[in-house]
Amino acid sequence: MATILLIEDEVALGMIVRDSLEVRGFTVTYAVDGEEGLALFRANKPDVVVADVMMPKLDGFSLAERIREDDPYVPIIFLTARSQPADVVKGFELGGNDYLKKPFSMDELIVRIKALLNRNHPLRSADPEKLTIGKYHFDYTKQKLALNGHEELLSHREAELLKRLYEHRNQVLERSLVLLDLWGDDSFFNGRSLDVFITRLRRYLRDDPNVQILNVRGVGYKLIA
Amino acid sequence: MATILLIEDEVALGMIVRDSLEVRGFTVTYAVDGEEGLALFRANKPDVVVADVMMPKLDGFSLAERIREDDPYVPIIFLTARSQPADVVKGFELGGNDYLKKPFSMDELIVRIKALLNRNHPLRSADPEKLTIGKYHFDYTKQKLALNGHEELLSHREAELLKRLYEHRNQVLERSLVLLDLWGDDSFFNGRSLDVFITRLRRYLRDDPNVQILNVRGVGYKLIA
DNA sequence: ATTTTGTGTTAAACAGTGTTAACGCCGGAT
DNA sequence: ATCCGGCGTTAACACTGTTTAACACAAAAT
Repeated sequence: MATILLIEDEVALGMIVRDSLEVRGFTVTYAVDGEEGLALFRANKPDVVVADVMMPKLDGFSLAERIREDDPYVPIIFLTARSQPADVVKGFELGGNDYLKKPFSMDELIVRIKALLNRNHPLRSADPEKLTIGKYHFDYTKQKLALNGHEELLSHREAELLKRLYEHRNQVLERSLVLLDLWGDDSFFNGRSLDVFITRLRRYLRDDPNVQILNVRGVGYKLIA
Repeated sequence: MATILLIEDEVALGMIVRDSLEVRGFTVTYAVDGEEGLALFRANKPDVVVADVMMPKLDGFSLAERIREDDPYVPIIFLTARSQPADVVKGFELGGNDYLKKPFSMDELIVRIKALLNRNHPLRSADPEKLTIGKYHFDYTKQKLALNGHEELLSHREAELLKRLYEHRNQVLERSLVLLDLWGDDSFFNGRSLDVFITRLRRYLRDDPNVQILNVRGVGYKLIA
């Protein structure tokens, strides 16, 4: 049938989930922490990954980032503790990811696994890369932002950032995610750089009052459009 | 909610899909071939089109071309049987937004419909989060609370808290629930933080005496509105 | 009645962010 | 080689949101 990589540091829970999945015909490989999970992922190329978020050595989100380097498509389902702030999780809902709040029922997990398995891979919907943000027209490849007749040419980094904000519009886009993605590392100074870019984007976007970039302190930014 | 135009020549399948969509709250119009579909499109201006590719009279791709003449934006989801890659590419070239291989699961169709509805095209996007609290108008995504002409911009956390109070209005919202959800853990200091936020929300809401946030000692808060 | 616990409120402290401007690097033009 | 302009970074200072502390008070427990 399908192979599933399960990563869960609570062994008791991990065993139960593994057995339940195997009873339903899945082939399961099981790891107890992120590092082992990453190794097993590379060894086995599973069809779906189910990973706890809070784990020793390598947490679920970091693990996901490493997995995405190898494979941008494999579906990842996060298991989050009840005590996980809702915001942190939201950014990961898109892009082949799903999440489940503990405690969850096995049925819920099965449903999600099946839903993700059924999806045929090229899930990228055809984007002509011409996006609409409020009254603005944003051409990502040409890096142009236009309102009425007026057209601004954005720098590459400005365009990349705006695109990511757009892809997460009306949700929180995490600082650390952008920093790792665009800058390659999440450090204090790069963080300040990001702030400067946000200021510039706000300036570009200020002519439509319905478009706003809101800050979520300690987490990231939210583009309202 | 949203209206969907479904075009599928296999009537048995069409009925099933239509019912499933209606159960989930969509308004569905149903056509059995491309010509009828085009007519219904012009008559009803649906938010999303779901069309089979292989149909008598007017196939899905040709239908899409005709629809695009009227409306360059409306999302179109193609249902393809055993599709060759060539078919898929053709569908994208025409500006269709997505495709789905038969057989598909209803969940997968729903997910895609919702994804396409969320790419808000300025005219057809409905505001999801405009709430009324007493005489106040609360826009959750924009984090704005308005009374008469006056408008306050709330912080993210204030907005999240107010939203949760609203969702439980006239019932008790438990402290520990909010603390776990927004703060990630239920400790003494975070508890005091929550108290401070309640004070602030009370201040924001004090201009309508019919709106109140009551305390239930040891349990939580209750929003009266 | 007295103590203990939970909440209301305010303000100070702190860390995160907003903004502007100056700086330095790099590639293209002179 | 030198100058120049564009771009991203760094620095500096102002400002905002959240937490923490402090004190006052109310409700429950003793």
